[in-house]
Amino acid sequence: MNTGDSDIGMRLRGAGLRPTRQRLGLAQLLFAGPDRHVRAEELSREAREAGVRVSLATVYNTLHQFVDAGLLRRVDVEPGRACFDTNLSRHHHFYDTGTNELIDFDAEDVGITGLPEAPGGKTVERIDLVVRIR
Amino acid sequence: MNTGDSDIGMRLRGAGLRPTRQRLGLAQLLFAGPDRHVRAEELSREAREAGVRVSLATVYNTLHQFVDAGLLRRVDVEPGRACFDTNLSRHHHFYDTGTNELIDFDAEDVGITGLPEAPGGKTVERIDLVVRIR
DNA sequence: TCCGAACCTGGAATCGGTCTAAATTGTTGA
DNA sequence: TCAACAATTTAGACCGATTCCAGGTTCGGA
Repeated sequence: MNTGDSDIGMRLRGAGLRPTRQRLGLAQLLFAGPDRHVRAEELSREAREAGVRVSLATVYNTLHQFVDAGLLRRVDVEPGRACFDTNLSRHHHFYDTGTNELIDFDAEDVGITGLPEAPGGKTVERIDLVVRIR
Repeated sequence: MNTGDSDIGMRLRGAGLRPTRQRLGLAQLLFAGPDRHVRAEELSREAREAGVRVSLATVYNTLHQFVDAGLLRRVDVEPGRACFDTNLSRHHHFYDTGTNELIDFDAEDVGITGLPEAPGGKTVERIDLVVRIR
């Protein structure tokens, strides 16, 4: 039934993060299951319900550390609050402006042509496509 | 030297908005010149510097009314704060993750293929493309 | 086992933004 | 013209999301 605590432990160590009780608990909630989108408040509540004692400040810290470590991707579409996405594959999003729901779709089949060059000799980090639906 | 107060006055009236001193002043700052991106705090400061007396609450109200009236477009790429864009033509954005700067580029030349259908029979409202550069 | 660094914590503080209730201003019909 | 009423503006309180801080806890190596 275990989804690989030690795997996550290894990934955390690799990123220079100690596999603490709090981080392992949050990682379990985030990664044991299908890909998901989650906000800090929500994860905090889930942790409480799952009996993982962790402060809200730590939830925020951990989410940011996971993003920096490449375990999580941050999505900014909703004004005023951040959403974290466990899907690390190349993908884009549908954003339902009525329900504020995010839905992933694979980027492999998507072709984008005619993009101008990045100005000022900058390099392209990533291309985010958000399809707003209603 | 006047860039068309009465034009704006007409557009406001058309949208059911009275052309008040505050709204005309803010419209002048927004539309007299090339297209621009602006945030509420920034516009509030500009108004103060230009001698247009207007409260921060009114700046927020006015920006939202202008968006509803189709005079402005709202852009959400930066976490936790809204940006307003006077460019109403079909276009997308470069987003410089180092400087938080937004740069427009025309959408006419851009082609996007292979998009899946909107889930749940929803209709596509708009497609936002953000090219993150560094 | 011991120690220093990394970590976690509650609570205060901050930030962008919204709400409220009262004062002001624009518009209109007599 | 002007009273009357609705739309608008305002200061300041309030809000949710997030970050900061200072002190206590835990981890991991020597």
